[in-house]
Amino acid sequence: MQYNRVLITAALPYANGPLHVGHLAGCYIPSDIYARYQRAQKREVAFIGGSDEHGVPITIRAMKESITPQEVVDRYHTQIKESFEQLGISFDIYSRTSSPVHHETAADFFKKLYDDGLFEEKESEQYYDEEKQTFLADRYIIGTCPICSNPNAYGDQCEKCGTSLSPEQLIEPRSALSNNPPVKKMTKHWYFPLNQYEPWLKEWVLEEHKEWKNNVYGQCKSWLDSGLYPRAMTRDSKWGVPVPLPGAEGKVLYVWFDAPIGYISATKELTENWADYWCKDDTKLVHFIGKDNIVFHCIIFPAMLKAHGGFVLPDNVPANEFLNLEGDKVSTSRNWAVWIHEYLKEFEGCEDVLRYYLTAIAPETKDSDFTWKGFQDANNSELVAIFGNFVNRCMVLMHKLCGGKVPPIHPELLDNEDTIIFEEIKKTKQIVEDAIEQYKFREAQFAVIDLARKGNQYLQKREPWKAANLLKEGGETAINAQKLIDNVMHIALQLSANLAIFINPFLPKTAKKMLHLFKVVDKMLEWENAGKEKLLSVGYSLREPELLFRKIEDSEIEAQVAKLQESAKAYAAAQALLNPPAEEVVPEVTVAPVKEEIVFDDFAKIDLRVGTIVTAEKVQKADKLLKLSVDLGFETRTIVSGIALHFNPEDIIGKQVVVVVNLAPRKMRGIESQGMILMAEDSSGKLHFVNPETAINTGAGVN
RNA sequence: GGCGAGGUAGCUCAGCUGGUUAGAGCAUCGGAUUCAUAACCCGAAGGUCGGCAGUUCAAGUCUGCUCCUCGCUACCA
Repeated sequence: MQYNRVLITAALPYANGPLHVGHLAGCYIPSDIYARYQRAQKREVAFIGGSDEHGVPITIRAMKESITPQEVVDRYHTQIKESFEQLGISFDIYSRTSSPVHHETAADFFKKLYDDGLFEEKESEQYYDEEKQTFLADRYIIGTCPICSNPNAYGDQCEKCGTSLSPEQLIEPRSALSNNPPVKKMTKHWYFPLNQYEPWLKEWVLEEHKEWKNNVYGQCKSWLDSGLYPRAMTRDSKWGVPVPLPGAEGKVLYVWFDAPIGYISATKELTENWADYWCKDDTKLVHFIGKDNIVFHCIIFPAMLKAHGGFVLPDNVPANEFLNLEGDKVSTSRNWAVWIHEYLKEFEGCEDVLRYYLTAIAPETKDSDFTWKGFQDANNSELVAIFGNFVNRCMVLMHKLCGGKVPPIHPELLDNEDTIIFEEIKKTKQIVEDAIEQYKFREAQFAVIDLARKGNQYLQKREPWKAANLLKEGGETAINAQKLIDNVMHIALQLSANLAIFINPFLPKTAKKMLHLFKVVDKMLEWENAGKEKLLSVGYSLREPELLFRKIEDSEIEAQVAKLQESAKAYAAAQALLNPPAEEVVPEVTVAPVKEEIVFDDFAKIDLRVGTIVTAEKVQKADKLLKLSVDLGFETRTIVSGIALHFNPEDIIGKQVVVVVNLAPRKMRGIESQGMILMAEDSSGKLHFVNPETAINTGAGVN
């Protein structure tokens, strides 16, 4: 397939905090390298970015800080955008999902699918905060963890013990917004029938895109093999793109529905020819993302595009793995991060150094680790010592030995050593091209540094500074010595000029500085010039040497490490205040508020019986479920119960329990549960059976 | 729990369809040199390829089990 234009997207950063090194390494640096390379190739490129500004976390932050969600996103959008600019991330447009164009585009997209009759409407019960009048995502219900008693566990997971939870399990659940206990409320949503696209996706991803990266292909396969299900594409919230339907007040598009459409809206804002990029088959669409986004970009968004019709689909989705920091996961809440806006201040002029190091350790095939020592080493012994030093040596020697001008070349004196250098340049061009086209940026950048290393070796072998000693002797010897020097320096300078072209996608500011030294224009950086032997004209005078990179001192690194340790300490201290050590805690026994009054008839509807557990076994593929058969006297029923974390199956056989026998059956992990066992939960979250004081006949009623 | 990706020298990574003494770069140590930002250049040392079994004449490379890390994801009185 011959592509005529390249559409590059980088995941929309969430405008709920500043950028850190993980974001950059994951998708912004690789996408920028790719975009710059494609532009150097003179291909038509649109490099799209923007802030993702919807979603619940932003509304929560706004509520906590008593400002509007718009103020939250304005703050971070501006900061993020500035960081990108300073780092030289060359978006053709950096937009945002709160823009009117985006709202319109996303709403139209939804409306089209709706009009085509694609959505399924379903009602379900969701947690609701009555005071704040808003539905609560699991994450925003807080309570005490039933496993480890952490009083600040979230409704989806306890961060202290790592157990995944549901809001139902939390002891004394409360809303993160108001601290009131949440209630359940019915709500209606629109579901996208992902399942209908399963056969097509299987063909498109698994058959037609076997070349995708292992991690990407593997995860898609895993999703597709386990079957796709309809997915809700709307949420109850006031912040977001309103659902464009009558009677849908208070409902917005699900952020994962609206965010990828943001790529389209941003392109619309960039150019009125946006449809060339999004709708013509000869566009190569590439999504740069982190591994946490794979299914959205490889399954859900393509299915949406397919359902809508008329759009190109991604040619590749080179997702990176994650970047850790000094051996630990990057964490915003723990302040364990290298924040870009801080880096830019503290290492002014070293923007390219960060780009370099993050590419050198890019998590292309597995998670990698950012260490300040590694950062310093990469700068001092690769950028400074190899690349910067080579360019500097060339410039200094040229000024000392060639009068500040590009010396002529004397072909009669060229030997194998010289031609090898030109071959190396051409080889490097090929390696860099191939590697970038295959999204192997680490390898590509390495090849560039390696070429500079070859330059150093070349100078070392030729030792023009020694030939300079012969100049004093005069006569034939001096003439020959000068010719030799001319050749060496000519070649070394042409090599330097080539290095500028090669390094440009990776370190654009460095390439610019080199152009300045050589007194040439940007045009030289076009990729077709790479590999050329005559980039700098003979006799042309070049500027005085200037260093491309400065050394980074131990003290600077120590300061950064100390700063990280400070924030770790501060976090530990804050946690200690929040969660005093368990033994000192006297569990405060509070009682759940009494529920709404009911009449006797309501109670009488519930049919309770005493039963005896006859068998119990763990349910396959489930942590918390036990499959029980319970003898109720009149029949034996299968009941699935979420108590596996509290009881061993063999210990509860023969136990008497109280069962709700007229509860509608419900399937759990494929097994139909025909009733519910009453359990009492103590203040530590432990479950206890409710049963008769002494064993009685099974089937006995309970009133 | 299921699935996916990954576990190769101190660090960051290569190792294709199994085949001689497992490769780079950085860090370390030694040498040489001074044009260069105590930079470059040359050389050395450094790995039972997560563990255990198995297939094979031969396994880092294939199979099974197992441990660890990260990600996705399910059920929930």
